[in-house]
Amino acid sequence: MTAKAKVEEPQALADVSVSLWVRLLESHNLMLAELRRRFVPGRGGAATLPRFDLLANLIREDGQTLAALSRRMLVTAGNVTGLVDRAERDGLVERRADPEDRRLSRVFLKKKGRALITSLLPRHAAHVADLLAGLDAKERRELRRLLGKLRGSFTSHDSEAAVS
Amino acid sequence: MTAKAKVEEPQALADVSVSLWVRLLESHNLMLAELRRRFVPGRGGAATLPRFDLLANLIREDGQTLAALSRRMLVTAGNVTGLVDRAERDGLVERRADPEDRRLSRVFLKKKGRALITSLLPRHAAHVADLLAGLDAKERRELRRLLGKLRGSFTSHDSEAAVS
DNA sequence: CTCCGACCCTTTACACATCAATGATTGAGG
DNA sequence: CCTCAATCATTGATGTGTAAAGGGTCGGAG
Repeated sequence: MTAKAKVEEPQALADVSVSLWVRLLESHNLMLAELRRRFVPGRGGAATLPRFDLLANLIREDGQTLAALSRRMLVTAGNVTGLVDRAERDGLVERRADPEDRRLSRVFLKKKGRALITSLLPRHAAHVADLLAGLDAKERRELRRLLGKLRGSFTSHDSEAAVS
Repeated sequence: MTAKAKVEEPQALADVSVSLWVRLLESHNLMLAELRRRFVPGRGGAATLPRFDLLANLIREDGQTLAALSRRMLVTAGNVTGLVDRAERDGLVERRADPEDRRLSRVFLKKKGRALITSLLPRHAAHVADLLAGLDAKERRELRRLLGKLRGSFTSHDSEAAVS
């Protein structure tokens, strides 16, 4: 009731925004939980999602430094240290010193790690596609576009914040 | 150009889906990081986001059981135990035994916890609205709608999965 | 050359999250 | 009454995440 499209009051704007944020959080959490459920317990090659992310980054470009992985995965350097520690312990990757810059430690896929991520990637894609089946193709494209714009608004926002 | 709505190839569908999922993940992570950055260091009353979530649930309905909180917050019961432990340690909430069912432990806000969440809620809403300012009102409504539909498709999906 | 800021990685302490196992309690049926 | 399945909360082991401090290395300014 009442005329539509009147000037939005700050309160209403905040409410819609918080509701949007809650839905983003819940979609993320539910999807993550469902992916985990389909992934981990399945015998054969299993991997946690952060480990999957690490390996997927390495198959795209092998021999990245920890700092590069930290930036791409949007996590802290300390986190990557632990992630690589455990993956190395399990024989999936190995650190190699950079001969030119002794600060750097580069991470390389080992045979076992390459085999694992190769087998996981298509399964992962199929699961994701299946989980998004609740939206039709047009909605998926639109959602993808809006999320892309949202993400973009952050990265630019961040650089501004870093400068100011 | 080209006729629209041709049959999508599975590969393309998966690619769009994975890209959508990556954007959802990144939007979530970036927004979470920015919220954390604005929240925690700010002096006065600070709280981590899970703690914020706990308190926000309690102010909506005080005296919930741990199991109810677990369901609402989409986390495991064991996690809620620790969350409440720490909040109780810090004097924000307290456990009280349910007189009718000795299995239950109900969580109540203490004065300090109520004051904290009351002061945090409007700040949180303002930050969220600010972070979504990269989208115009129409886009926010559409994004909110699509995320709602996506989330809904999970919960129904879950019940099916539980049955099958 | 020497200093010094910048960068890279690690470590520590802590919070959060899962899963699986456990003990306590309840309620329903036999 | 008694058993037994279901529910609730906790615990322990492990993984993931942050922030902050610290040590090693590099490269440029003096």
